[in-house]
Amino acid sequence: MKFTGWLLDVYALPEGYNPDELEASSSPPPYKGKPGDPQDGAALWLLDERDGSRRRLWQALPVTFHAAGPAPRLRLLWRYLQRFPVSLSRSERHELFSDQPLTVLTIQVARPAAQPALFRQVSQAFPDLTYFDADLPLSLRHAACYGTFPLARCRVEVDEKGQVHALEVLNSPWELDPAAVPLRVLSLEPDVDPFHAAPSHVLVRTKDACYRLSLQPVRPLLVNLRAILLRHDPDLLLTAWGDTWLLPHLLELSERHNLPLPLNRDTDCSPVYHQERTYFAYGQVIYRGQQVHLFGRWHVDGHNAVLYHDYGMEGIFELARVTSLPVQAVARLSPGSGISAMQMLTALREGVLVPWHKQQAERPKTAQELLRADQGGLVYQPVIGLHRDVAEIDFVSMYPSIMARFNISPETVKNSPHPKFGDFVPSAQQEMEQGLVPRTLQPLLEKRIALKLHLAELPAWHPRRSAYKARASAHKWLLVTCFGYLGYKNARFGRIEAHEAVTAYGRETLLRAKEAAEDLGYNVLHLYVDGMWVQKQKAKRVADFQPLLDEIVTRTRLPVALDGIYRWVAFLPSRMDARVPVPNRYFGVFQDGSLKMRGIESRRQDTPPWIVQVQLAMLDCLAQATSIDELPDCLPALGRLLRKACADLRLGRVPLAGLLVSQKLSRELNEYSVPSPAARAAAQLEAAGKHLRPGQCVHFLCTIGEPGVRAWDLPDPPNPATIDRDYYRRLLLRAASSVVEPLGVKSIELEDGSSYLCRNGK
DNA sequence: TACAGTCGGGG
DNA sequence: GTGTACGACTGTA
Repeated sequence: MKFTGWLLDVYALPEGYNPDELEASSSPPPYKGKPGDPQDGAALWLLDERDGSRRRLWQALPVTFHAAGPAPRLRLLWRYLQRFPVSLSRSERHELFSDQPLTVLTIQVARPAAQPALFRQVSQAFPDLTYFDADLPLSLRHAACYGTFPLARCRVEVDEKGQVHALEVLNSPWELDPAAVPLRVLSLEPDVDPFHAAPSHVLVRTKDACYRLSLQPVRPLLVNLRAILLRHDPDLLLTAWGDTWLLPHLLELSERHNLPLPLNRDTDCSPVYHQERTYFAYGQVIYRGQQVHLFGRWHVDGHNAVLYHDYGMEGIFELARVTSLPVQAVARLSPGSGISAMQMLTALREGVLVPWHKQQAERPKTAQELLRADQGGLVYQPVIGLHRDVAEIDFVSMYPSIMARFNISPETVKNSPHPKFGDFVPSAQQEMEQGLVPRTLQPLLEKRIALKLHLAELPAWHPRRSAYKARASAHKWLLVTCFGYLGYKNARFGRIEAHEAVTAYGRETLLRAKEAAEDLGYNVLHLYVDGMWVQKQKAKRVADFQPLLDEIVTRTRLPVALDGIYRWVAFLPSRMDARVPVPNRYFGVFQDGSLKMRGIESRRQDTPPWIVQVQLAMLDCLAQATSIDELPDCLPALGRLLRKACADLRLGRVPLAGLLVSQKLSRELNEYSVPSPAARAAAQLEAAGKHLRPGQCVHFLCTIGEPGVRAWDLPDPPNPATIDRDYYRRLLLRAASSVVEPLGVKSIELEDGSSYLCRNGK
């Protein structure tokens, strides 16, 4: 039988599904394999295009990995492996960093689910050997063999037992407009945040129905939910707190009451829990709650999905398509692992060995490493104050573009301790075969640019805009993290010299852009890593800056874009010292009236929402002015806004939720030498039995007296009388002064609760 | 004034 | 199933 459908998922049935056949360690069962047993391959879920049925198929997918090392040790490993159900061979393979082929012992396992355990065992018995292709997600192996990716349109040939004998992919992840897949979505969420209060109901929504099920009594809840799941049979279960509360809770109820709840579509396995964890990345501690993964159906928890708020399901599907990682995995992964997966896929397809990703323990940097500390991006000190006729010009995806344009990849950079722009002869670099990283990046860069072009052509009201935006945004994150991965010592394809080469090119590029601007008579106000602020008298239109854009492209050979022309832009001074500019504290209004701001209070995650609201209202007021000359006329209105806000605060008219500070815990509570306000709030929660891990957020109010804070998620409601109004007033004035500072307002004075703005100290 | 702790930033 | 380094800023002693 042949049919066409969309590929939803590829996985190995989990270990333990048929345990008597999986343990190869003690007594080696002679492995024969039973034709027709899905365990001996990968399970594939397809959405049949003809009748919309969801089918679980299976396909043989032998898994191959390699070991390299001294010949005697490899012979020993050969002998060791003979008691396992594997086939062994010797082969020559290509390693990324070496021109010489490498002799490896190739180990093939017929049963994908058994490979991780086998590899664990082998690597423990032979820790001195080097391993390749040993720890790859199954979906990547499938993608490398067949060109598949989640939601790919596939034509399959299947026998009556559901075994796939041929598979052909009919589309590409690089298509701009993939046909919509008729997925069924069911959303499931508790009526309140379960960490703040005890939920009483679950809200269930499908495309055309909505139910409100009471959590008590349990029996009808489970029976109804079961009926809804069976009737609707969703492909995607979209939940709120489903990972951290709802699904574990429901599964526990189902277990306790012995009432089955078919959250999985694949009846051969049970949902799998992934432990919560805390790790260090992006210069901070990150907490990832526990996860519940389903089989035959995706579960995505909007509160536990990375960047879900940025790009939603559309972005998650896009990430899955281009990375070939399963939908459930990409939803919770950082984009760093997405780009890493793409590099592995490139390597797999081209027969380049993928090094095993050992969990290396953190070691302190040596003095030498500290000395060579990467110089990073070029940052200037802006000209403090308010400016007119300014355009912001940004390089488009600067670092990835540099990698692609100048062919910077771990295996192409020279082994130079301090690479600078001059060290590289661009033509020589480009004459080398295109490196693995640029090869991986090229189609991503092209697709992102195509998406943005498409977006620019669509009118604002167009219904497809949001999907394009989400997808462009997902691509942006892949590109951004790609650069970081080059310099990350634990990355499989990372190399610090490549990282430094990229930043060196970046600095040189920006300097060339600055020279171009100055040569053409523009005044350069500021430079920041990949952006430039230039000024020219009376320049108000795109055409006034087009010659400069063209010149920059000619001189740097990298794409630039006009981010916008400002009606006015203000670069703020340091709060510590008003004479010192800071590189990333500014705001301005573009000619279309839209605001751009960086570094001020509203951009900070820990600023209370009410303060953000007032500051944005003040900025909005400034955005109403059509020119820089009208800005002083806004002062009275700003004063009114501020006085109103002060009065609201004094009279208790500000909802408490608006005063919440949210901060992240950076360590365990007993590790604080000086407990921060966040730590003191967390201690209150701890006392109430709610333990927070490092990386989790604490929400708290600032209160009078000791300990000065009051955690939000405590059982009883906070007392409004204890709010530290004076503290919030200081926060408010601080945020307000950021806005009015460029207008020459040097101080904000308050008399018996009313405030007025003093210009130039008067 | 020193130091410990927190956040940004890419669109 | 993982980015890093660093500077600005605030709160506290």
